[in-house]
Amino acid sequence: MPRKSRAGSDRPTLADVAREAGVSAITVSRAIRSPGIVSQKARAKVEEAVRKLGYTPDPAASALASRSTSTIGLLVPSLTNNVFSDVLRGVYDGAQDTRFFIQIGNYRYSALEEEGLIRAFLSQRPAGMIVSSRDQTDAARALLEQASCPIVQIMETSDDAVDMCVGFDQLASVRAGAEHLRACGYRRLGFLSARMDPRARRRLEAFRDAASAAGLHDEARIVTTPLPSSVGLGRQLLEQLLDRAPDTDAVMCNNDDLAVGALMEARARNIDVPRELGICSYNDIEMARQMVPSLSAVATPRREIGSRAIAMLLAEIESPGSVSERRVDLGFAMMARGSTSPR
Amino acid sequence: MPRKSRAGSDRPTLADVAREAGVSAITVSRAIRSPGIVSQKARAKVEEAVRKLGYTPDPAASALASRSTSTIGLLVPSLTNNVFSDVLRGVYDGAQDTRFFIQIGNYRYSALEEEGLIRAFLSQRPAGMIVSSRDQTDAARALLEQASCPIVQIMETSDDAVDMCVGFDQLASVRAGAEHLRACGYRRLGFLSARMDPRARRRLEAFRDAASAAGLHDEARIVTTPLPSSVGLGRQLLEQLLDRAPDTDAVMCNNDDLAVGALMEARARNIDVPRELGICSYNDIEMARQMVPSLSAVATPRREIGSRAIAMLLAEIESPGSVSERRVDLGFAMMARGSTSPR
DNA sequence: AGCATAAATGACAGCGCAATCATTATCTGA
DNA sequence: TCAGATAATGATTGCGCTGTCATTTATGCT
Repeated sequence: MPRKSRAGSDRPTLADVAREAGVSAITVSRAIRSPGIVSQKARAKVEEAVRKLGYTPDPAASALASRSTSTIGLLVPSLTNNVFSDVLRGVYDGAQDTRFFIQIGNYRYSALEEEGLIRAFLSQRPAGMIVSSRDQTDAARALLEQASCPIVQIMETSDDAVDMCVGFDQLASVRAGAEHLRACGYRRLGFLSARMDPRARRRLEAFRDAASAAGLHDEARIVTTPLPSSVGLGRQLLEQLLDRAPDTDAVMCNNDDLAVGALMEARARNIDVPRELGICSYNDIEMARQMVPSLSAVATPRREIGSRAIAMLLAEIESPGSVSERRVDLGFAMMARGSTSPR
Repeated sequence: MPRKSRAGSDRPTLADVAREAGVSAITVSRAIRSPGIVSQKARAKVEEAVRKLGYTPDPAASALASRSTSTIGLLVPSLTNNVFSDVLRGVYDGAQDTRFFIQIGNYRYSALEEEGLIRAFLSQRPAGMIVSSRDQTDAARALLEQASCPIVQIMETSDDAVDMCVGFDQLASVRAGAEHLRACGYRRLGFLSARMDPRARRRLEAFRDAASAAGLHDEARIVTTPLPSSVGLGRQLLEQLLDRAPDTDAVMCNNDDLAVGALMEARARNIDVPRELGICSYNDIEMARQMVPSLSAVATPRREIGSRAIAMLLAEIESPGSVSERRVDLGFAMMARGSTSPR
């Protein structure tokens, strides 16, 4: 029962509006794009005609003629990961009420897919791009470097950014977590991590360094898996850790899902948190804070990263070269809560 | 330190490729879009030239000439809500390896914003649209009805769909939850709900009906708030419920965040779940299943909705009128777990 | 009033591609 | 072998808009 008419769209064009308003097409174009440079009178006539005909500009024609679009590309490695849904929200909120559209690409933690998406996005002549990693393939990085639009790399602050970047010091943030556990008096520190993408790997490395520096490093207490993160996986990883090293007295988790899972597993085993086992989470989504006991966590500025990134991009699109602070560090915070305690 | 070259993009065009390959422009166009209708020889020459020049088609020019794009619009009321991030994933997975792009619009539970987004999206001549509600404004609905592309409404099965729809019976799903609690022997049923959008409201109504039918309705046990849902809010709502009606013996939550919050609040108060208080969740995201005790829940097919919606859309775009099942009910499932038990 | 300047408007071409129709090469079977 | 088909290719045109430059009209100043 096909029922929609696939009517050949005969929507009004600029020329139609121009005829209706008794001005030229280009004046209509200007009245719409930069009302300031058109006389009061002409503008009023155009507005009236637009309303009467129900005119909407054709973005494709505009893009072709002007060689630029109002699309902003946003590349993320995952859509389900809470981290990126927060970033996304920041970006969307910042793009609200502007003429720009956000187009999301999900490269599923695959650098190759990322490269393909970068290529595809750039071929659209986007107004700007936000990319979530600094771990592109060489080809992808070259594409970004040649791109004729501003680009923001998010999540990490790095010195070799393609254009601009906003994030925080991932390594320092993990060190802060490890240091917190040490300061609480925990001495046999474990580390749980899923999905070993480059960023997770760097954080693990930072943990190793921090633990080593404190004389608390024990490789047997580091449990990782390439599987995507989930609460259930957090339970499994803690199980593995306790099988392997039952005397572990605290565990740092590479994200909140794992930490919540670890907390649940501890509860299922009647392990007292924080007395018998300290748990430190990473990212600090709302859920983690609301657990019982509340999870201590390294809080990361996910939403702020999104909103700052889009703000920088919009400013740079507006007037190229105007953004002076091209490398922004938003920092992080160690939130000490009930899942860890001084002993 | 502005440093990106804003080079005037002088990328190769179809004509350049044609010259390089020694064929006409239109042959290049065909070799790329429908290789089947071009001779082996010509195709090979074109492919070689494309590779050599690094040609990528300009989507704007294509859109203008063909009067259609490869964009699929997806309108959701929220980006953070787990429900929609699952839907999103289904949609993106289904669009993978097709020529289509997904463009997300977030209307933040505002019908007016939704209308604006529908207008903006349709002006782009999308290949198709997926919209998340059946509660559009009249103007928005009219726009959708006049649209010249296929449209899928998701989340609910309804008889008055604009074009196609895929979802499940929201009312029956809530009834199943209420019935589960009743069957377990709980008799003083509460209901927690946040963000009273139209869908949440309908579900609350369904709960009232079901409870009434079973002789278990007590308006004092229904606690709602317009605030956006969160785990913390779940804790607060349970607190309010127990203040108001301490003898409540089971609670149905309108989503998983609230249910997890309720579970945590119960734990903080040393209320035994499921013996003293049964908790039934709604949606059944992974986290809910991994709680201790594991949350009983009405499982909704969120990801399947996304993948089915995109599949229907793609089929209909490919050959209009080919989709015969234009109203798809994916059902739901009552998952009985540890947070409720027969008594 | 007269000139210089700025503000406002318009004519025209072309962005890169695909639809349309016309043409040429290739194949089929009696 | 040749008509009659089909497959493969091409020339032309225009999609709807904006950049460019030319032109007209308004404004300020002496």
